[in-house]
Amino acid sequence: MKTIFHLDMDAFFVSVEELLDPSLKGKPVIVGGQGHERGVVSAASYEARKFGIHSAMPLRTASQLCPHAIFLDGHMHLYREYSDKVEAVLRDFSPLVDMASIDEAYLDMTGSERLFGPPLAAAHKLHQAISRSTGLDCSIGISRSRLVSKIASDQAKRNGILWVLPGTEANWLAPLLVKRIPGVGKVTEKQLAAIGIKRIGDLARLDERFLLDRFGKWGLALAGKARGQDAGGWFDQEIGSGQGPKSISHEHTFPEDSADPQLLESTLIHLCEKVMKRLRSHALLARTAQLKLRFDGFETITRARSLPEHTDIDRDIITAILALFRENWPPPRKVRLLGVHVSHFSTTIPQPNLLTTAEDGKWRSALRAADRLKDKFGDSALHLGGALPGRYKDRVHEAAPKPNKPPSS
DNA sequence: TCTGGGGTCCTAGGACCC
DNA sequence: TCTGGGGTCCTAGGACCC
Repeated sequence: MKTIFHLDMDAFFVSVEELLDPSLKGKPVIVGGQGHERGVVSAASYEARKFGIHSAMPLRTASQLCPHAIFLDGHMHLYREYSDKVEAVLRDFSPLVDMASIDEAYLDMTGSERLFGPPLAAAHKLHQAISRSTGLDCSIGISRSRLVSKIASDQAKRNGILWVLPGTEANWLAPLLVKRIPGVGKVTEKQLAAIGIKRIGDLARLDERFLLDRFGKWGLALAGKARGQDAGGWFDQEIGSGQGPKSISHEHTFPEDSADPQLLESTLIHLCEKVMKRLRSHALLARTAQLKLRFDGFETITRARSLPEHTDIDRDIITAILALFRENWPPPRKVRLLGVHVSHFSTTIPQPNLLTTAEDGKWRSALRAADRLKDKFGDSALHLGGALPGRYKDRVHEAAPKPNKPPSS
């Protein structure tokens, strides 16, 4: 039988900000941007939550609900540092750790009793170790499954520990609302409500056939989850079997919608460079490039293209992304957001062939040198040769007045 | 209220192949 | 001609999570 811990940092971003500036403690603090900006709340202090503010809420809404709240842009690199500290502590307790996000993790603590004692004692030690190392509060859920531990850590908030004893899972889950189940969001919640299912217990009583017919594969997983099992998809994977990323992306929402081709294309190039730098830092190559376009009015499209070979060279992705953009942007339609996304990774550089040029090797070493400089002096420190926005200028002007070309078939 | 950014997984249709 | 049955790859979109 397994013993799974789920550890979740309490109000993580806000708590790190409070370490930096203790005068923030006890005040309504919102991390994510300024109250008048486009954007949403990343994290809200418990004080701010009393005003009905929660993450994912538009900043402008938050500032109306609580005009005297303190709005902070946040320090992402610092949160990452603290996240690394948390991970280091976790690895002292178990070799099987999955960082599920920047502020939460699963630990497989099976068989750790000789080292740390029974689950509650071990959790207490872990809690103290996190506090000592970071000065931050966290909550810990314990059970036989990832799913129940995750829900338990949520119920344990804040700064608490909760152990759901083996065999009591279904009973413990039964009175909770279905939206406590990770994966059940607004849409599924509404669909379930429409057939009279409000609580996890209601869900557990349903016939599996019925759920399969009604919700497909997801319905079957739901039936298992209602009973506390790690059924289906991500939850089924062994802790510690974590692999590299499956996709890497960057996107940017403009402060104001724009139809300026030069601004749009240079933004795309910059996004491509950031994506490819991260790709190389993982020693990966990608084969599919995807453009994301969000227009005024929030209508959003994605357009993808797979390349003949895997690549880690900026030029290849920039070429594909700009082509997709020119085929799919109907000027003068205003653009709200641009995104660049790469996927279908490989770890090996393709053999030289008809498609690769002698240039590729030079590009590759030049890009690696550039990456090191960017690490040292910042992202905007330099742009390399062909990736320089200026070089694309002529074609920007060329492309600008043209009407939208349909995708070539 | 006017909606970020970085991810994962799933579905579904069409192309293409045997 | 009134229409197979898989299997896989590609693309687009959407739900969901933090």
